[in-house]
Amino acid sequence: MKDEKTEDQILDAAEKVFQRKGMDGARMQEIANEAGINKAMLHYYYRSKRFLFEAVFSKAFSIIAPEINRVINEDIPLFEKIRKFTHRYIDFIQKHPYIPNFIIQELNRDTDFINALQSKKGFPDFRNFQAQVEQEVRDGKIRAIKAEQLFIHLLSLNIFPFLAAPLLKGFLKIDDKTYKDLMEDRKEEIVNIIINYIQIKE
Amino acid sequence: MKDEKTEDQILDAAEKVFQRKGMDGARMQEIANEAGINKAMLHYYYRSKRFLFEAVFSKAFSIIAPEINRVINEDIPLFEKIRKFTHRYIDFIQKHPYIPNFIIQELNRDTDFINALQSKKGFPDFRNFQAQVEQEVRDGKIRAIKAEQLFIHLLSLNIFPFLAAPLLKGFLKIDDKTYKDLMEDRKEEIVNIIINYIQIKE
DNA sequence: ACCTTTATAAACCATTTGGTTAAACTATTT
DNA sequence: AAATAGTTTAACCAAATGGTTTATAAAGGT
Repeated sequence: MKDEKTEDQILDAAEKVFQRKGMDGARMQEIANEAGINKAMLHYYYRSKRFLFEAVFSKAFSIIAPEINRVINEDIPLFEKIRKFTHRYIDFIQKHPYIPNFIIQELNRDTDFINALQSKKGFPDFRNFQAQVEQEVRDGKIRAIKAEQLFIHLLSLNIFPFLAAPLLKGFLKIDDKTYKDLMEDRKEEIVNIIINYIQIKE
Repeated sequence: MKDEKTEDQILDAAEKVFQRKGMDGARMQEIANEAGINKAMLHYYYRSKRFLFEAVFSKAFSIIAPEINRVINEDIPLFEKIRKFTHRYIDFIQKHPYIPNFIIQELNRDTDFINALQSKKGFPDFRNFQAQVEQEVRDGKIRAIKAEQLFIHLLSLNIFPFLAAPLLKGFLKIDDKTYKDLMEDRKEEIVNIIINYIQIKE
């Protein structure tokens, strides 16, 4: 961290501040302080708040998007894929708990942003997953379900508990430690509820 | 709307602007314009941006919290409760699509906010639901599951698709109309996946 | 050594922003 | 109708904020 180049120090600091405060709540001066660097440097390297923000956003997205994409498009059976995705995702998000909320929040704030993202490489491609689901349905390996709904189930069950962590802790009246344990249990919970749903019963 | 008192006009305008831009992104002048009213009035009636925001937030929360609470605590069998909650919630949210995101966003921005809310009347009480789940497990009506996980499943599957609507539309490459149909289908989808999960198989 | 480019910092600036004031206007009370 | 209390507006203000400028080093090339 000591020999880190200024440009990266700024990006790291901006990451923290933007994730804490969002685009509008963040202050350039606060980012400069966090980086221990003169404010003029932010403009020197990133030109404007907007550009700096986009750099941070792209980085966050480019961390999580391939993570989703990779598992989704791997060439393994659906059951296995669901288990793998869930375990990987929850492990991953425990390390970067701010990312989902950051992305969802900014995507709701600026509706056009998603269009800019879609063109970027690494944007999750759903078609592969869809084809696989349809194939396994045809092969009689799983019940007849719509790939879209299955996909939304999977993301909902995995992502929501992290988005809504403060709210859920409030509802359930539990502390951080208990909540973390609950998330750990969810790995198998989620796999079970989904597989149980798509599995053909004898 | 014409004869509406100034105070309410302001609240309505603030609602729109805060929901569009969030606490930090919203401008007092923009709210005044939206209300077609002098900016000084906002301070006259609500004293500060913070207070105005809290009025808006409380209103949103007091619309949705009882909706959740009522169904959750109704005295009906669990299966029926899950169906009722899901149908009611999705219908409700189609009418107020901005509320979940607004609440989640601000709860993540200001962690202490949840504490202030908890004391308020109408804050969803989970204990009743928990007791019911435990009872039905003991009675052998449903599989042995933790009430917390079931509760999180239920909220995740219902709320997430609205929080992440822009993202999911991007992933699935579908338009608003198709997405709305998908949400309609989800009513039964969600009921099925959950009931299928907690049901005891013969 | 000399010059050019890159980096850093301090001071500065124009605009925006939440908030205030003082005056005017409109009920309401007496 | 005079006095009082409540409501509304335009003008104003101080602080904050994103961004710029100017000066000064440091590094790299010749």
